[in-house]
Amino acid sequence: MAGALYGRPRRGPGAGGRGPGSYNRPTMPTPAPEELETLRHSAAHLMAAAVCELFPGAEYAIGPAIADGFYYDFLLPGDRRLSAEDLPPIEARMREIASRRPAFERVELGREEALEAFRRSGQRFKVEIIEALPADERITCYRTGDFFDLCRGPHVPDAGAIPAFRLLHPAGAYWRGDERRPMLQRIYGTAWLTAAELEAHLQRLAEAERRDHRRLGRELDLFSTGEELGGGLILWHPNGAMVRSLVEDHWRAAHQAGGYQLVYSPHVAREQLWATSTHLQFFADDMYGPVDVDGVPYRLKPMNCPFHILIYRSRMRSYRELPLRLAELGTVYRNERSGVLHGLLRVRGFTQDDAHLFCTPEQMPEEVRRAVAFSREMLAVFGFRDLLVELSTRPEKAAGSAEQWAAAEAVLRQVLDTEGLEHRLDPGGGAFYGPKISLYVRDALDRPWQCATIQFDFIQPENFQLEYIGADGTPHRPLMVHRTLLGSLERFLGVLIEHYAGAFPLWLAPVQCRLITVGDEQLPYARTVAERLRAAGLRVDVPDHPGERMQLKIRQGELQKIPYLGIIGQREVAAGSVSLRDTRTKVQASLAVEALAERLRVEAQRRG
RNA sequence: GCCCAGAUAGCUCAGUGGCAGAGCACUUCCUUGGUAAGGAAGGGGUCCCGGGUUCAAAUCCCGGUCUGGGCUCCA
Repeated sequence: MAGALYGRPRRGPGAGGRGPGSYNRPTMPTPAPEELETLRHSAAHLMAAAVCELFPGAEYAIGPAIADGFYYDFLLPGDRRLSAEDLPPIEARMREIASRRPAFERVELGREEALEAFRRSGQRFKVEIIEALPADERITCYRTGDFFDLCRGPHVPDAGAIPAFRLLHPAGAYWRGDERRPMLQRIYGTAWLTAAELEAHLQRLAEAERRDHRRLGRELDLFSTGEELGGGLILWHPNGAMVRSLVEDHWRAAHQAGGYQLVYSPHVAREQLWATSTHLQFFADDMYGPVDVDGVPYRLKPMNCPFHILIYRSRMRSYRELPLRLAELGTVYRNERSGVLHGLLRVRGFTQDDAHLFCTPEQMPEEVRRAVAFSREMLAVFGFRDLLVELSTRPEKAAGSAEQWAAAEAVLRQVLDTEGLEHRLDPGGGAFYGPKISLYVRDALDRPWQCATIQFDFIQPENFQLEYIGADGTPHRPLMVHRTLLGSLERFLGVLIEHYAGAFPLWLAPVQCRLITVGDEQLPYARTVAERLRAAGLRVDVPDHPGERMQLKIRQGELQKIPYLGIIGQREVAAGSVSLRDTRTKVQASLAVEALAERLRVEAQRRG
């Protein structure tokens, strides 16, 4: 049960409620400087002013500055919905208003006065906001031309002082984020101090689009999804399966070297097991319905922990065999709501790189420290060294005693100190069964992604009555920690694809070197070179469609982001060499076959 | 789940009541070429699925599925 967050994309720390795409595509967590924030908030006002002019009677809700931009939520007359075509006229009206340079005029009102003003203009959301403010709070409003809004400020001097902005896209958003309340029309925009910065930001958005793992997944023939298959399910094609299996091979080897024992567990289990683990009680909405097996209900597994617990409990355990570390690449199924599915990043069937640590209380600090250090090593292999760390503490509703929580949180804090990791607090963000550490990687575009979580669990050892016999000969209850390093393989591969923009480092490339002949006569030689390289453990292919021109094959190799292309013509056959083209640097070099094999073999060893 | 948008050849997309299209890809033939697209011909369609309106539906209407942008949920 713990570890339910495994495999789910989460906002990066500090990215809460951020701009476009913040949920699945978290943006930079660093707060915008105040100047930009003011500018963006003023741009939101300007947009609201334009919307109110174009849609008389529009009600406006909230319009904050967010990372990289701003938004404003509206309820339009006649419950009008917005589509992308509505944006250009709104943006045009904004520019028109801005050209008149109306000032942002600050107005202070008494509470009753303000309530009266917004009641009169039919702004029920503003009335609700004011009613929720403390009675003694001074109410400030800003007037911009005809647009009057409740607002703390500050603002730029006038609406002409917003140098560069662009509306991006409309979206639906519930009032106060509550799905029982009205659905409002949100418009996202971005605003910057200079046109150059705006342009750079739009370039970044285009770059993120270019790196979209769904696009690259199709272009590089890595994986597919589809209507016939069903939402949230992934088919791994040979290229993607190769990358995944390389990641898995590394993962298994590292775990075996790191004192873990690998296990396997089935995809379904009797419903009664999920009752014991209390998943049926607390996680039922995410689980698929029962399957009848000889009159007994079974369920697809949403998590691996009950299985690992059964392995632990399969016989009497002595303190001498603790800590016990059981690890599995375990495929789980969760009934994610259709609207949240997203490529590889949010799916219904995924493989967690899961492990459960069972240990004595005395062993716990060292176990957690090892897990954190192990996570860092694992992520560094993929080039992720700059991590964001978050410590999630006791929520309001929590199982376990206050002492248990305090002790566990102290252990986590101590470990972060020992490891020299600066962290950010996520107060009340722990699961109800225990606190956790989350590690976020930052990808090539500096976007944070939650990968590793290390999470205490106070209740499963109770649910399953786990025991070990201590040195004193009496039974004790072990402590249990869930941990994952990559999150889920699906999501991690999605992150890797975007991080590398599809150009995998040599050790992960599905094809490491393609041998391209200038004419068909060189094919036999090319095949012997391929065999030599394969003998060195390299993944090599030789396209042999007769009559295909070298230029075309080079282009295809470039588009497929194959790291090395080896060109072979008469000269190379005569010299026993290969003309090597590095598709990343475009550098060309002529190498003897043995030198080529050695060079690629050495590079393919490199990680991180 | 909710709001909005979309679904037409393997891919990217045009077509908006009246003969189903383009580029790329694919097949065949010609071309044997030295570092990012040689030429020609050809094949390829349940216009997402189901229902309705109409003389006639890819096109209009209703329902569903999937996809995308958001929101929400996230033990």
